[in-house]
Amino acid sequence: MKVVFMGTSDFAIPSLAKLIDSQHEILGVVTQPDRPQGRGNKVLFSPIKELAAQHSLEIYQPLRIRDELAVDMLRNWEADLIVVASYGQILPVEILDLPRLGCINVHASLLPHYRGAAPIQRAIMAGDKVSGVTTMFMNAGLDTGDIIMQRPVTIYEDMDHGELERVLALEGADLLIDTMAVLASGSNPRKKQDDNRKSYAPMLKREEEKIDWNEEAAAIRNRIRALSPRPGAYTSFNGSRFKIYKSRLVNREATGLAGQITQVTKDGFEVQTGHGILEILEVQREGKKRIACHEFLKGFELVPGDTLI
RNA sequence: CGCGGGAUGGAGCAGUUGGUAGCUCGUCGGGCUCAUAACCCGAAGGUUGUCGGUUCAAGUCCGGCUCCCGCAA
Repeated sequence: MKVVFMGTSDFAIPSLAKLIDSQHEILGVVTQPDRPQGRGNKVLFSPIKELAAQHSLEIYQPLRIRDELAVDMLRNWEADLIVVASYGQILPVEILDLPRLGCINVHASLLPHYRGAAPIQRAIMAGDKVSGVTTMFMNAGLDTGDIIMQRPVTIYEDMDHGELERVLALEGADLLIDTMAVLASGSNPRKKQDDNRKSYAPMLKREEEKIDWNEEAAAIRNRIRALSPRPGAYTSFNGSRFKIYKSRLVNREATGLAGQITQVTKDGFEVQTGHGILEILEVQREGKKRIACHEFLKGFELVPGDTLI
């Protein structure tokens, strides 16, 4: 098939990579424009642009995909199919209607659960045990299209966002190739989403990155997992910011103020939460590198009674 | 040039008003112990990121460069 690939972030990488290795012809790759970002506001390319460039694929980076110019560009490619994976812009119906076989999307959840921008983080934050990937025909709504194929993925207790994203991205890539094979064969399986079971996964807000020690230990741990390795859940001590990347539930009762350090252990230190104790295992201070807690404690004195806010 | 922090023995850090480096851990050797991630004794290990400048003297002051990181977008 002749396809156009639209994607931006890391999640889309395995999908594009598999597509490149496949028999399908990639007419072009659409990704978000290069923007100044990060420290020093340097202009960085999206991961997808990097990969596309390595394979000398035609790259298109419209500021607004809704603009006539962008729609014309896509029309001229005359793709059989448009594949979208974490692209970052809403496609107008004019584009959705262009390809002969439609526009399909690889989404990192078992739809209709977690429609929206942050399905992976939301699933971990909720403490879910199962996630998955879905391919669907896109329509005008937000992740409301008919489902083509789905595949569940187990969320293990110790997985953080980065690890789950990696697994889902790989599964998503496989599912994409399988889906395309089915579509290429001429069949057109589609199942309507059950709107009664829908849920949404909005982007994470800044304030959600701050740890509230009054929450219960398991919830805090899930937040830490959902935000690791980026951007990282944080707390503060003596006015400076500490990011926490890894923690462990401690099976012990204790009473104390939420946020108070109850004891320093071999692997890190334990903190009292609203309910239960959480052992902190990996941290990062402002200006410093991310390190295991036992390393951190060699050069930073922390004693029981100290309080994180 | 968006704001800011950092680069010191293997690791994490300290280093005062400039006078040739210290702590915790680890490593090695020895001791104690039924035993140990515990304890005791001892040892090795650093041209203080890099280049240049000021000075009798710089980890410590000044400037360039490289790399790492927090914030903001």
